Amino acid sequence: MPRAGLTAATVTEAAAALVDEVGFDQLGIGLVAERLGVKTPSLYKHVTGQTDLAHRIAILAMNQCADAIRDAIQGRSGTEALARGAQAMRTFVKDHHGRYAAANAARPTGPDDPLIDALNRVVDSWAAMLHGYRIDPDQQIHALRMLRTVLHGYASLEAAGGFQFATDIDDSFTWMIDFIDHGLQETTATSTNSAPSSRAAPGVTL
Amino acid sequence: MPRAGLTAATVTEAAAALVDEVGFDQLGIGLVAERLGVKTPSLYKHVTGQTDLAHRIAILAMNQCADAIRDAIQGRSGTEALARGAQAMRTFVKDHHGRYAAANAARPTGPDDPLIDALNRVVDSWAAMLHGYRIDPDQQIHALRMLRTVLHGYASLEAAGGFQFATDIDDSFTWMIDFIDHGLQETTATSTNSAPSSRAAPGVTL
DNA sequence: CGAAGTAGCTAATGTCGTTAGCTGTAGACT
DNA sequence: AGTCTACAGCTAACGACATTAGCTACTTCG
Repeated sequence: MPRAGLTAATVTEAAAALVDEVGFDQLGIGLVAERLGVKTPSLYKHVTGQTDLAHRIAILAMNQCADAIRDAIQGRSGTEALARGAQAMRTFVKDHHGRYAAANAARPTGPDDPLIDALNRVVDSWAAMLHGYRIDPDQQIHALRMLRTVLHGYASLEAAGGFQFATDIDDSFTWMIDFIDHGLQETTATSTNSAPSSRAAPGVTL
Repeated sequence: MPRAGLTAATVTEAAAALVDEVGFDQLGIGLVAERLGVKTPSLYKHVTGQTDLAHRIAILAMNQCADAIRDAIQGRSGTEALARGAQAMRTFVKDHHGRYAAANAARPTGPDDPLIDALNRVVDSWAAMLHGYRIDPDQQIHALRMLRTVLHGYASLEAAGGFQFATDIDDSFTWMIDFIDHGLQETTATSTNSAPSSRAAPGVTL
């Protein structure tokens, strides 16, 4: 009986692919094992249990999400960065709704949980999308939270099938991003403050 | 051995209260039965199973949510309706995050599922919040979807503990609602169309 | 090539949702 | 009141699934 050559990373990848297909709530050790051609208890050599597995999926998902946004806004700024980053986030969630759900369900287990780094990478990605707008430093945290709210809200609704049978969702999404873009430019205009917009460093507190 | 006098409604209420305390993912038939002073299998006289119970919680939640918003915006319109309705929705979800999670997880089982009516009531509540703004009819659906996205996004993030240790969440929420209010008034200004803004009837397609 | 470490397996346990079948109660009908 | 029917709730049992214990055999390192 030859070995399958599994690692924690292999198992996590397979589980992430699984939940993207069947949904995060359908995650089961047995299904993952079957997909890997291995008996159920074998997985416990690589992950400590189902919660650990879900946690690893979450870390993977957040890192991939951050990568996707980073790649999408390479060198762009302002309106263009916002539009491209938002679309990147949206398509990532659409293609990987299972692992995104895992990420939403996950909570950091401690101060040095790798999940925190992954989450911070995503928050940094969102912050980068706002760089081009010269936002009053006092309002940066609010703008960032709004962006997170909108992106998360739209993504999770679409992933969960919230927008039933509607064919023009794409239009609504771009309309919404436009709406935010205009509003942010307005905000900038009113604030005559031209300080060099030091990068917001939100950390875990978002 | 006297009877407990349970009904489907009683069980649903108890289960909703339970998930608000322990979280929707911790929903268990045994816990609900214990709370009602009854043995586990007895609940199957009132609900067909765990999925049915979750489904009933979802219907209850959406109806209560719609009521809360309706009560909050009684007779108001425009900016004030938006602000009050948004706050009502937010506090409802904060106080009842378990049943709200149940509602998000639920899917209609058929065309005459009572869940659909409940969802439509909520959508109508949101639509009512936008009445005061004379929005171009072509853009009403987009504005409504944006409102839903923002409210749902914020509520679910806050319910799930997404905004870690941040004390100024209230400020961010009102800032965001203000942002949307300004943007909607802008939208109105540009559209010289003064048609009598017939009520958007989104139905299930949101 | 031998020994240590370990990946994967079989067997067994506990929890939990669910079903089957029984019993006593609450309300209806005479 | 007395009886009869409907059914709420119970006990017992089953099945699915996560998890643990302990064994076997493959792989790698010296």
